[in-house]
Amino acid sequence: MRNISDVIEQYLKQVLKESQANAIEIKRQDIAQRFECVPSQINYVINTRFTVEKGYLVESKRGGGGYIRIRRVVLHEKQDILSSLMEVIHEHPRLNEQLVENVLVRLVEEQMMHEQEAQLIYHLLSDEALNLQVDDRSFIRRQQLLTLMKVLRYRNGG
Amino acid sequence: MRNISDVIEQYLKQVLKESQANAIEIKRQDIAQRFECVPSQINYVINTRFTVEKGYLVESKRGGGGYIRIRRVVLHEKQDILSSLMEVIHEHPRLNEQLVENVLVRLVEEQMMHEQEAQLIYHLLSDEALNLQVDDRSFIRRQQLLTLMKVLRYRNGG
DNA sequence: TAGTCAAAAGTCAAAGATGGTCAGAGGGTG
DNA sequence: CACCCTCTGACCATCTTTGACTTTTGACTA
Repeated sequence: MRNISDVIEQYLKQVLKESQANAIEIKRQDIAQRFECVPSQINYVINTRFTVEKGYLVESKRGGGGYIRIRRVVLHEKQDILSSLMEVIHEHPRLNEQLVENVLVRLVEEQMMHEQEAQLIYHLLSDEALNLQVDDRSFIRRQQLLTLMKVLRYRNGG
Repeated sequence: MRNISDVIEQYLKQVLKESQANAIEIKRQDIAQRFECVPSQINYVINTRFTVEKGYLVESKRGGGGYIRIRRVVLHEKQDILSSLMEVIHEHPRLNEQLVENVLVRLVEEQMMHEQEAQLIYHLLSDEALNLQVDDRSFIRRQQLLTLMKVLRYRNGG
């Protein structure tokens, strides 16, 4: 193996495979010490090798008793629908209630969300909840809809 | 367990669970001694883990015969839980990720939402999704959390 | 009754313990 | 040589732990 990043990646995947649950919790400093590298190298490995697209979720906590948790997830089979919806969201300069509804309806049709959840999110993204200037409203809707797509990538994994 | 605060939190919750009443009375100094920490550590645990939105009430008395009483709030009516959470949301000038998480966890505990929905909304209200100034973020979170409460009020018949 | 004192608990800011970010240097490969 | 990964370290953000100082309360005393 030529570089330390690959070595660390293999190590983490090995540990992950051997763990009963499909999640492991590590201490950044420990791993860095084990492989004699700087702590931020671990972040590099995680950012380049344990991404959502590759089927990993990473959470962490700082401070005393801090940790990094890596979880294996199953990606949803309908990635293409999510991509196309993300494109739609990116392309529209203004995101009004109608567009939000269309996106949510589509997600329900494709069985990527439950009706009730869509309903809920629709309310959160309504004009009433986002009582702001039009541009700001669009901004928030864009951010949140894109976030929704990102989460759906691995939820109900197919 | 990673840090002493978590250990103390677990201990107190255990004692609370085992007590007949939903309240316990402790002596700060005793707990501090039991876990070999400074007394103010207990305040830290209480302030970060036994908050109102998590469903706890804390009272105390100083001086001779002093104590700290921790009470688990038991609300049977959905309305009451929602009102109490709305109050919390109104009273907090700053709504950070931690508070959002606490509220959502509570709603799941009280079986007013599914875990997955809470997860989803947590992401929508994350710092990452609401990539704004602190005050604006608080504003949006407040609006959307209050909207959430309103929706939950009539969902599943209320 | 008022004052004093000791025994709690509270507050707060500094120090400690982790993890995160980012820009620039380093190195291998087409 | 150019480009794309990797690697590094300085600086940042967040959570926890500690301890000095403050406030409150009740008992005892004058």
